[in-house]
Amino acid sequence: MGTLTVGEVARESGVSGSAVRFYERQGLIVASRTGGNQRRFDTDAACRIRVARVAQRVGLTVNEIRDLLAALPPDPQLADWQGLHDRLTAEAELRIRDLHAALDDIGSGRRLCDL
Amino acid sequence: MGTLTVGEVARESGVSGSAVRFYERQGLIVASRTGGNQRRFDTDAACRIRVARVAQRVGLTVNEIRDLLAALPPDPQLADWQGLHDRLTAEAELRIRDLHAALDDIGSGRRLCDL
DNA sequence: CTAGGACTTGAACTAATGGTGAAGTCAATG
DNA sequence: CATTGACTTCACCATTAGTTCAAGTCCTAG
Repeated sequence: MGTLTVGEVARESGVSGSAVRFYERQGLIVASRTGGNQRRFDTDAACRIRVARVAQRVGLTVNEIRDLLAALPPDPQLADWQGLHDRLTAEAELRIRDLHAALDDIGSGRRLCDL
Repeated sequence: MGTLTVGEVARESGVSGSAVRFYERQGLIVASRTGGNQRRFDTDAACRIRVARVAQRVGLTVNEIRDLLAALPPDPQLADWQGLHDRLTAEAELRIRDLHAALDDIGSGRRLCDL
């Protein structure tokens, strides 16, 4: 049973209302509906959005974040959040390795562009 | 005096002909023109494109790469390429630092989302 | 000199990304 | 019961990095 409106989730998560609706369309969060067709969210919605924002900083797209959050059961336990944390950490470290590889290629740039 | 055609630069740099024209429009490379209005490139054009591709892997946009390459004089010397290399390295390291900062925020995620 | 592959332009198109805005509807308060 | 703020949908926007197309022109090998 969701109790939070779009505006409440927006305030709690620090994104705009249109972003909250966008994230629901994209499947990052789930809403139930009132008789008047308004969205109502569970309390973990804001948390999911906060995780999503961090994931965006790591470089994940909204689509990838949807897949990431899909692994999260309804009413997630500590271990579930921990698993997410681990996956995000792995992603960030992967991207760091990619950047280091690019650095190596830059380092060998004299071979690419010797005069 | 440029001597390379679009197709030749494309082959040497490993991008498509339309991409070569795109990069010229964006100011990443410069072309002279034949009497018949065809582009002719200097030999460093392919090199600039290779640098641009690495810069894209680092996460720079084409616009940012244009600015980066704008610092390169015509007929660049080793020190000029070295300067580019240093700037690209700094950019990559900056992005790595951003990722580490994101990792730190993930690490404190229990505070963001505690149950 | 001529055939045909490589080249020219500009605009339209693609496809993903991450939303925003306008016009209209709902709901809770005074 | 009316107002006002929050909500609804769906179309649209802006950016990024090119690709594609048509109709025509150039250039080089034979």
